[in-house]
Amino acid sequence: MKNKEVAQILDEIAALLEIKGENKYKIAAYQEAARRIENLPEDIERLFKQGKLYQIKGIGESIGQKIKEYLTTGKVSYLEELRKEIPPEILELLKIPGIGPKLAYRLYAELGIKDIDSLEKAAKEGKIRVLPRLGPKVEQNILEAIKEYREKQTVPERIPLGVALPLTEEIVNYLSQYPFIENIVPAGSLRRRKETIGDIDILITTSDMDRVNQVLKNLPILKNILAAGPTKTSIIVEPGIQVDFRVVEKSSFGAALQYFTGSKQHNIKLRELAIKKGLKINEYGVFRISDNKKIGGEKEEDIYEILGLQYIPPELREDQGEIESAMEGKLPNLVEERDILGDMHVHTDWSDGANTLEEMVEVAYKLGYKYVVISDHSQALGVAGGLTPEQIEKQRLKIQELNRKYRDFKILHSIEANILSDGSIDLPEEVLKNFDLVIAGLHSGFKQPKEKITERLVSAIKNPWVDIISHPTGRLINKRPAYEVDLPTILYWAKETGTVLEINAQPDRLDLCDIDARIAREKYGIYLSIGTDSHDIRSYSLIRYGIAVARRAWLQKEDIINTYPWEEAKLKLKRYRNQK
DNA sequence: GCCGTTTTCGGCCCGACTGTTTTCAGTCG
Repeated sequence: MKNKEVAQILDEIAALLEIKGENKYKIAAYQEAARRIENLPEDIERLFKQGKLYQIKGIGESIGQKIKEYLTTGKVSYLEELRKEIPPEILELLKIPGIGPKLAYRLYAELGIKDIDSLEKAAKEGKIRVLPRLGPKVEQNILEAIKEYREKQTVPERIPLGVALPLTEEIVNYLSQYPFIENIVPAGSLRRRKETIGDIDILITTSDMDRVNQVLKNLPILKNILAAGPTKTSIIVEPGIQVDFRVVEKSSFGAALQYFTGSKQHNIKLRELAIKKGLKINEYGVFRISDNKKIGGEKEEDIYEILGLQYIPPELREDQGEIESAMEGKLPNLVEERDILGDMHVHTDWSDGANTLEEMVEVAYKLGYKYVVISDHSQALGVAGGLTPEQIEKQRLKIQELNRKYRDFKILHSIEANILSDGSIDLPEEVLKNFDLVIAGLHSGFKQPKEKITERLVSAIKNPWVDIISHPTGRLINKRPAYEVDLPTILYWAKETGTVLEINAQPDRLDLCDIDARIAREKYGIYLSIGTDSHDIRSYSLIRYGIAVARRAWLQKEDIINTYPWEEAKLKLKRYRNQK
């Protein structure tokens, strides 16, 4: 997939045009096209080859030509020209908060500044304050911003949802105890459950911001305060994460929540829609343009209702077709945590889990599940104490025995088998066929070339005893990119063979990711499974991250196999279908 | 540069805050 590359190129063009002081709508058009392509639920190259490039919204004659040039020659001559005009190093200046394109260009043109070091030098020497419309305050702010920028360099860019969500809940719970805080709700990308978060936004209604600020100053995990005003307070909390608190009137709570939840593109779309209806939306409410009368905004649902839309769940608000669907009343009925009847991927201390089989089973039962899939590692994964055929047979008998103890609950015997470097599975067929189901995944040879990895996965997918592929792309958020794999080929064969793909709920995996999972279901009709990959009893709670991915992927209950009772779920697995 | 159940031309989301200015441009979210 070259979607990301293409998006980056368009973004760079936009940034360079911005510095040049080009028409802002032209710039916006490049940025818009970049966002569209980045979030496109399809391979841009494939679309191009099918001649469907211009079906993508935001891509017209001019941008389309540039994409075409890039996909065929690997270059964009327009961008090369721009780079000659403006050294791309100036783009580095834009990374300093407070420096936008206009200022960056002036600094370059008038002072010859083209990187952060020379910027710092000029600021220290007082060379910036002498320029018209710039003063000492600007210099000081630039120096502080550079200092902070350099400190931040060492910390990973975006915070994984698995870190941000518990932290936010901790803060919200803590603050909820104060009676003068009437309403407190997380907003932003956290509420949309994006896999990583920039900073945490929390919305508050209160009668007394002074006391709220007082409380925030004494927050146990407070590191420092960036700003504390009457409507907005920004702080840094212990792991170095920024939290913005915004205070609004109760009558504007819904509008503010909608606005601060975003995404930006989603909001822009809504506002355009509003204008066509003679309305204006801002964070205070919905207003009639003719007489400026406020007609809604206390509740978030107001905004969608007034625009004649179905209520759009936060996870869908990415301008990926949800507004159009809401208009037609065709939004999906998104899967919920309570729809899940069993965890599809669980380890025990038979391999590298921390808890015993009995403990893992008992907790799954107490959580109200109807079944649990015990899927320890198999022999090739020596470091994880992978099971040999003999151990597997023992475990099978143990599970058989354990199953007699439980009513209305089933322990399913599975394995997370390894796909070896030649694409074979590390257990013989006579062992594989005895499981209730088999999960297989790649745990080695990540550095192999794309063709090889794709081949291995396809070979596993074609294996009649492999029912589910675990963490199909192998990425670890902020740690390791996905291995090189041709996803469309994988999806094609999964569809052909009826193989299920996992949404692994470990917060550093979330694999398949939202975009890929949506493609898998929408374009290929593949079933997904959600498993926590638990290695201890506490990790069962991670299921909510898998649900978050599924919801962002527009998935409904029917799309996920472990929302079905086992007797129905199994009919969707390859081995049972083939037996029919 | 893109787009069209008010348009093939004339629009393109909205507001807060800051620093520099006497009315606003630039930046940010």
